Amino acid sequence: MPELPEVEAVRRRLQRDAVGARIVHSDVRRAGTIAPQEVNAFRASIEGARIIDARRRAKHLFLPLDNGVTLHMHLRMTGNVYVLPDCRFPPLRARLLFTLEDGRALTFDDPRCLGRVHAVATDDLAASLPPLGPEPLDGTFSLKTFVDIARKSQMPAKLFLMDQSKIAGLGNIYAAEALYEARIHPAAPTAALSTVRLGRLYSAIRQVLEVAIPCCERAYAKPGHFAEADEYPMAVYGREGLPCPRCRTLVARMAQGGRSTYFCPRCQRGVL
DNA sequence: TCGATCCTGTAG
DNA sequence: CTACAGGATCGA
Repeated sequence: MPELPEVEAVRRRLQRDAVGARIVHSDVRRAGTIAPQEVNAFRASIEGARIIDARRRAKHLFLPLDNGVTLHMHLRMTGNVYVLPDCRFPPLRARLLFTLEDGRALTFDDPRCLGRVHAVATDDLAASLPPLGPEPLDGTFSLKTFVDIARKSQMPAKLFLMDQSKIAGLGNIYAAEALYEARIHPAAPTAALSTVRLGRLYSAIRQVLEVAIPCCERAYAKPGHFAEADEYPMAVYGREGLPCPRCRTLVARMAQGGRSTYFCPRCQRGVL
């Protein structure tokens, strides 16, 4: 279940397990997973092709094939992708099953069925993506870029961080954790934040994500392949009523954009 | 910019 | 039973 660190961990696993493999058969067990694409066309465009790379942009995963088609995957809330050792024993929640030449299988697993997989011409891939802001871990993502974007938006900081068209890859967990690290109130409009605070937020975003990626890799390495960020030392997310690690004040929860925001009411104060 | 919606599972 | 879940899109 994916924010940038989880998706990156999945990408690395696919790089190791799936790149180089040839897809000999595909089983669309739930048509909604590839909607609005049509099952026969989807299958025809990928069967027989070899996976030549595993890439990521924001929370999107891409498996380019050697026939000019790319499998574009989005895990949404509960999706997971991994290689099974034996295609004869697919997991219960496999929505898509790709049999590989050597008898293994690539599985798209998704209990809630919110995830999507599409077959897209590789040349058209960039144009088919929704608007995405800069990659926070990209070397070209500078503080100046971040400040420029943040100063243009009146959105509350938490919603700003979760808006993929502003900064790509953060979700409910790491947005909350980054704001905590930067000691910024989730409701503070980014345009009103001081340069010092924006600098702290910029650093916190990168730090939180960089720490989280190896945590996710460790979690995925456990038996069962289940995607949990349970190795990451959460300071506030999901910890309502528990003490803040810094000041012992009890972590609070508020609603923003229909989702839960966790924060420390003492450490994360003020708008300036 | 908010709320409803897509789906299913799990916890209380 | 209700509330909630790491995401995103759509229409009002």
